[in-house]
Amino acid sequence: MTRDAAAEPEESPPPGAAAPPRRSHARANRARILAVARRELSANPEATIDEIARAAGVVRRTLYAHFPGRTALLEAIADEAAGALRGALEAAAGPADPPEQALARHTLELWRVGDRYRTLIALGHKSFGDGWFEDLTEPALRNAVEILRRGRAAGVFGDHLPVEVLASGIGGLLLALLQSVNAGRWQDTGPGAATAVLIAAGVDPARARETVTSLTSA
Amino acid sequence: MTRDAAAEPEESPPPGAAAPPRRSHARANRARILAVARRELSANPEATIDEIARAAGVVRRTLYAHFPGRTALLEAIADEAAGALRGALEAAAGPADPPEQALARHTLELWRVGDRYRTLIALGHKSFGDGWFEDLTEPALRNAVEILRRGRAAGVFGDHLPVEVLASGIGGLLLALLQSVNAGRWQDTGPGAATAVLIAAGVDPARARETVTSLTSA
DNA sequence: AATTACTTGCACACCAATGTGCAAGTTTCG
DNA sequence: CGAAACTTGCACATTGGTGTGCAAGTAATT
Repeated sequence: MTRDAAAEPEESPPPGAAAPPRRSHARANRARILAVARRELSANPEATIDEIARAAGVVRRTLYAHFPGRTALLEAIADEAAGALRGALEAAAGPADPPEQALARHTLELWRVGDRYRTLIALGHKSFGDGWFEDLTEPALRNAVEILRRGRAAGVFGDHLPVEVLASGIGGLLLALLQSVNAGRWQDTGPGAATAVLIAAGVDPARARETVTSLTSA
Repeated sequence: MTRDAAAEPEESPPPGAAAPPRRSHARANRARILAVARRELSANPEATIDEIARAAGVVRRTLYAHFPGRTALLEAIADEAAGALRGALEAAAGPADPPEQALARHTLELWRVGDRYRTLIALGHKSFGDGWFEDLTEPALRNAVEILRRGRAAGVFGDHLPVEVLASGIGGLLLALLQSVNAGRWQDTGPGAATAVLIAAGVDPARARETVTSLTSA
């Protein structure tokens, strides 16, 4: 169960979506459907509308009362996820940290929205037009690349890979770690992942640990 | 275009598959379908039979002449991939290398069957029963875990993550690197990836490079 | 308590993909 | 060359998921 449901201002008229529910129970339903759908779809992007509805404890017909169609549901989820991701990136783009700290912060911040990130990846290239996915996902990469470039110039990170490649490699690593947590193989609130990322970027393990510690204990 | 098509002994009677073609052109067709299907399916696991057939320059009906159904085609691909993967792992399981070399060799060997590995992942949990995917994929993980455990005992690798987690993390990293190559962002025949993996495992960059060099120049 | 908002349970139309049957072609091998 | 092996192009049945209409239920807000 994902217990977020932070009271959002409720986007007014995203044209195409059904009118926002007025009765409380209905609102709750809508939210629950959304949450369950996210969980279900990151596990299996091809989950049936029916499966999702059932998993949310509703009948298919009811889901259609909230979302005009599969696409609408997907869009709702994707939008939310994209928003969260964007937020995380902004939060990470703090003042001019030294590169190591920047990368650590980047990871930490991304980790917090891990489930949305995962969802976005799972939804992936399919479900929508071509550039769509890249537009949402690349900002994260871009940021990583930026940091790596900066750090490499300062001789902080390894130069064993082209920055773009390293960045996407780090993305893959991060995703796998996220999966480990999701599978219950591991518990981590971020520091572990951040350390791993720094190390993968070529930072000395001891120093990586220090950097992360200094950030998380602050 | 994947130009492999090494003349294989032609598996005799895998019960369920249509009788092997007798006419040369037919054989070629079958092989091409298989190759194209692999390419197509790793890009998009939900590719239609029709899409695959067309991409292979054949009509749908013809594909069915070679493979009784979608499942059969998938199985053929998966089997081939699984075989390649198994082979790679055996090749990697050389004599008792020191852990670093073992991990490097493991990566190098896996890299050579990268496209099959990718395919296997892309086919993923879907398409077949539950345990199926794990049975084929876990050997690689298992091997990695084994090596990591050994190396950690010797103090060669970092202990920033539980071995299982590190192993799967490395898997993710490897996959992302594979993707980079596949997307044309990068060229590498293995050494680069192996180095990156070693570094991610906590080996000192300089030493990682040496290890890999010693293996690839041999 | 009455109204109104939602939910549910069918039934149905629709579509895209799968898998088959059959009657032509076309090619390859003996 | 001629038979057998393949390919092709329909046509057709089947299936599984989607999306909609409507009538009857249940619950929340006034």
